[in-house]
Amino acid sequence: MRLTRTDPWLETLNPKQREAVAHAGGPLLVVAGAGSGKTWTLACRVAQLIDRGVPPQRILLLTFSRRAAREMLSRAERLIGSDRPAAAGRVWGGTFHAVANRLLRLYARPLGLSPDFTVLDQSDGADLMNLIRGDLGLAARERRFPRKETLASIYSRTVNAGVPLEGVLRQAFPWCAEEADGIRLIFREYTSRKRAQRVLDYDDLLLFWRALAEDPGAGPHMAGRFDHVLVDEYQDTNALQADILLALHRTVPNVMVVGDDAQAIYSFRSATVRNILEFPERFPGAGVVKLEQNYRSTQALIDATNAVIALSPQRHDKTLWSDRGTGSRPVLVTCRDEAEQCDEVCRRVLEHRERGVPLRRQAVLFRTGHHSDLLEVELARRNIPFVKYGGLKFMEAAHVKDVLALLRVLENPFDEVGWFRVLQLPEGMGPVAARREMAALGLGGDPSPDPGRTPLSRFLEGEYRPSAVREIEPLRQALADCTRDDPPAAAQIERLRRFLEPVFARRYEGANARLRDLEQLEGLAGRFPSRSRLLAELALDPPTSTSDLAGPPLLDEDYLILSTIHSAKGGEWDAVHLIHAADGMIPSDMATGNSDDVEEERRLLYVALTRARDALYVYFPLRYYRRPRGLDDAHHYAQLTRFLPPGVLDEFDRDGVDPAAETGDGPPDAAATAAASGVDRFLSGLWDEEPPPRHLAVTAPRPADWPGGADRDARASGVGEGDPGAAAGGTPRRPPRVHGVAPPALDR
DNA sequence: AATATCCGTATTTTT
DNA sequence: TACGGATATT
Repeated sequence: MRLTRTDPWLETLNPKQREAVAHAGGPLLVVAGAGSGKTWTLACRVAQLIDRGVPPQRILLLTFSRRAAREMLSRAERLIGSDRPAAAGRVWGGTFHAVANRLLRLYARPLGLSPDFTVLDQSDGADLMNLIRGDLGLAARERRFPRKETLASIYSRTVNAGVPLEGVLRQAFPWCAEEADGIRLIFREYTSRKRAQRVLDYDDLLLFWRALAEDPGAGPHMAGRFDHVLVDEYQDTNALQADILLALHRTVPNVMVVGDDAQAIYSFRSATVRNILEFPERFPGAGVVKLEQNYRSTQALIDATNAVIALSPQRHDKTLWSDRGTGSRPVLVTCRDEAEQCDEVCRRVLEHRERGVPLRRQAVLFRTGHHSDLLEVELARRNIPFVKYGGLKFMEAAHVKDVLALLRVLENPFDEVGWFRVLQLPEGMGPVAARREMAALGLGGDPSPDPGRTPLSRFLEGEYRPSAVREIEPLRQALADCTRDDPPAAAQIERLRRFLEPVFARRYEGANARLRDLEQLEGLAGRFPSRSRLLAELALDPPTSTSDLAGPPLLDEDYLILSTIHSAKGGEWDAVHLIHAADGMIPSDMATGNSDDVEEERRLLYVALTRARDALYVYFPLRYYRRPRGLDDAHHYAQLTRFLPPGVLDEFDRDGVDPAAETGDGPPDAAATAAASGVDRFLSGLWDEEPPPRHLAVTAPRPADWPGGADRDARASGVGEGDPGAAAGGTPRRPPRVHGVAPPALDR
């Protein structure tokens, strides 16, 4: 391809980037180191293609999240000449799953699918497994059978890695190997029920897309829609996704993938770096471009991150460098404990803000969602606004599932998981009654093929009504109202909410907070043209941040970013604060089983550290006031993460307390703490009934006016479960504003 | 058969 | 700690 314009932005590219952007045709692998302008390069590539006359709808851009696609396309949009307004909006962009969802509805017929299929998310899939496990009588036996979540992940791993069940069990779930027969039985039934119910789970979306792509008739037709396929974050794709790409490539010569094997962090989802490493063999004639200049970070930070990844035994064949200047070295901040870690983070965050770095240009990163719990309380106390990405369990909350089940049953009357939940909403209806009712509605076995008589219509006609169950009638009316005249999704939620009000009041504590979550959902629904689009969207691109739910107004404000490392992928911030850099946190002690897992944790740390542009702080609390594993010790000393050994630490400045002084002879307060815990242990030894307190009082006192004071209610709000800082109603966990707006009140 | 209560255990990351 | 599973109670 020839560059057709000499737009100024072309000159912003370095020779390697330009090579990638201008690549003439055929497969291309771009190995893009952290911060090497990958997103920018992809955006330029898209813009360049459109400028050259490729119709935007003939470009397929596959990313790891919808957010990433949006980001890239909006950048491309700004590059494209103004004579083509909104051209980038017509690019096919999204995750593999979201694109599959779209394509499969177009090509449902040749695949033998119903175009109206609904999508089962991971926990729905697990619920279906559970339903089947009950039906097959595998639940109540002597030996314990794998839990539904385990079943779901065994299944998913088998499918995505393309490895036979036996192998998966042996490698990843050895403790379930004896149950292989039962598992096989469940999987068989699981598959046939999904088909009968017209539902697809995440894995099905990929499986059917692959089947479509490999189909001699429909495959080329589907692939023929596209002239270019671009894949971002290719290191985090799995075997199934590679197959899809390969099949597309039979028809589409122009396949470009971008990735970095040093940033592979999704092997738990069966992703494999082999996709990148073997790309040149699997796509013969592929060009390879390596982007090694880092535009993000200062050299001092790059020296540190290079040192971290250099210890990886795998070969990462890149040397990153920067011309942004030396900058200041990263800082390892040793803290006495978690509380001090919170103080240190807050202090440094505010310091940077004073120096002109707004909160939103700063991020606090951590390994798992709950690692930020204490910090969230402290931020709230100090009136520092924040938004949290990842770890949000909005979709997992029981009350949210309740409404979604209702919507799903309306959308797809054959959805067994949905019905099972819906039918247990009325008072007096439990699992047994629900199963009986489902049988009466024609669910569970082969659903009736007669389109005029769905389980929904049968239910609405009221063939069967257990007289003892009073609330079945309100349920029927609510569902009926939602089918009459096909009201918009938001109106349906409003109607369902009225039905759910007494149900929630009876079932949940903090029912009002949960009802307010439904109002949030109602607001969200208003942005979608149909119920089916809303459901697909929620399944494929669930709200990932507290702000996703709150809507646009918040975006004008300044707020600190809190994020899991996984959710931070692709992001960059002027100042990055990584907390809990202790062994057991990173690497997570759940991932220290085999060396592959540990290596992935190392890359995870690498990803976290490489998000920083100018300033990087790594915080390490010496002492944790919680029981590590059922031991009676009220605190224990942590080790610095094994990924920052002395050689690597040479690249860091040090701050905070002196670890030797803390753990050794110790200053008075450490001694006092140790003594206190010793006394507690002694006392508890005397009566031996009450275990010693789990926490010595280290958490910041919680102001009475902050909703987190009502602990139980905060938990019951469902959002950010168990998190005292959680505001009601799914709104961002936002502390009272600096300017004095009161926090949302939680009902008691 | 449903609901209340108690106990043990697993405990991450996301489409 | 919070959830699932098991047991006790209505």
